[in-house]
Amino acid sequence: MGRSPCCEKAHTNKGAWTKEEDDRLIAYIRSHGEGCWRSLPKAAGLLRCGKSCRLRWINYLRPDLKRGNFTEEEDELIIKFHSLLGNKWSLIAGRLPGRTDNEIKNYWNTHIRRKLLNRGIDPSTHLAINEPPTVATTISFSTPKEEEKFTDGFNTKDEKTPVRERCPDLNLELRISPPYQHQHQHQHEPLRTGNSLCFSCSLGVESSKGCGCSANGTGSSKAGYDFLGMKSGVLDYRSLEMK
DNA sequence: AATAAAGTCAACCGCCTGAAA
DNA sequence: CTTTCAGGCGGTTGACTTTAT
Repeated sequence: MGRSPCCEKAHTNKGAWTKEEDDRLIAYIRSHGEGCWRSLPKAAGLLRCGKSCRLRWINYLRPDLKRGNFTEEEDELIIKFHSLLGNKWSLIAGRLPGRTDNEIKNYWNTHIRRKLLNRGIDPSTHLAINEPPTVATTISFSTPKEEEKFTDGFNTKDEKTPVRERCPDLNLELRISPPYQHQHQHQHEPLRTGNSLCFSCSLGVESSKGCGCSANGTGSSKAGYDFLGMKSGVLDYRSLEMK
């Protein structure tokens, strides 16, 4: 038994928004603020689903949107964040002021994918296309409860990914595959199940010295690992939990 | 000039999550 | 504890535009 629809579809408009609808939505949100999307259409005199209103506002009408072409700088940022976060478009959008998740998602699929392919990089793994897939270094901040899902060392739901290792202070669902050149080093080492680095260590943050992750010891990536080229401008990972 | 193919992007759909009842 | 619901997210669709033939 599925959920009831979010609104009465028989009496709602679909498709492209008209100027008048936009104006009504803008006027309503200006005077009442965002939120309560379900009741908003009726209150604003719109024959639209609440979800549709929310999407229209967030992706198109919000006053702080940048619009226009992406800069080369933004391109590179998106690539870096995608390699960090995967298809977490809302998280990526949160790091690019004035850009929306939908916009970035579209841009990724239409421009950046091709750009990476032209560079010989697989857009989904960020590895060189003609290289065989290698075991990715996993950075994990999952809770103990989540940890139980990974009983046999691999995520049973998705493709095989290495066993996760827990870092006590953070709870970020991030898995990171380092660039190809760094993985070479791993290949010459015995495979360790503790092939996981906490986010701090991966970034070379000093305060992570006390961390028990594999970077402290023989960790192959620890010293000069310029994580995705972001070492110089260290990412504030705490702010990744956003909104 | 006409048509097909490819590219772009706004909008929709269905699922997930967390809060409230 | 279970159910319901709103909000949010990522994947996908399809209308429209641009480019190639």
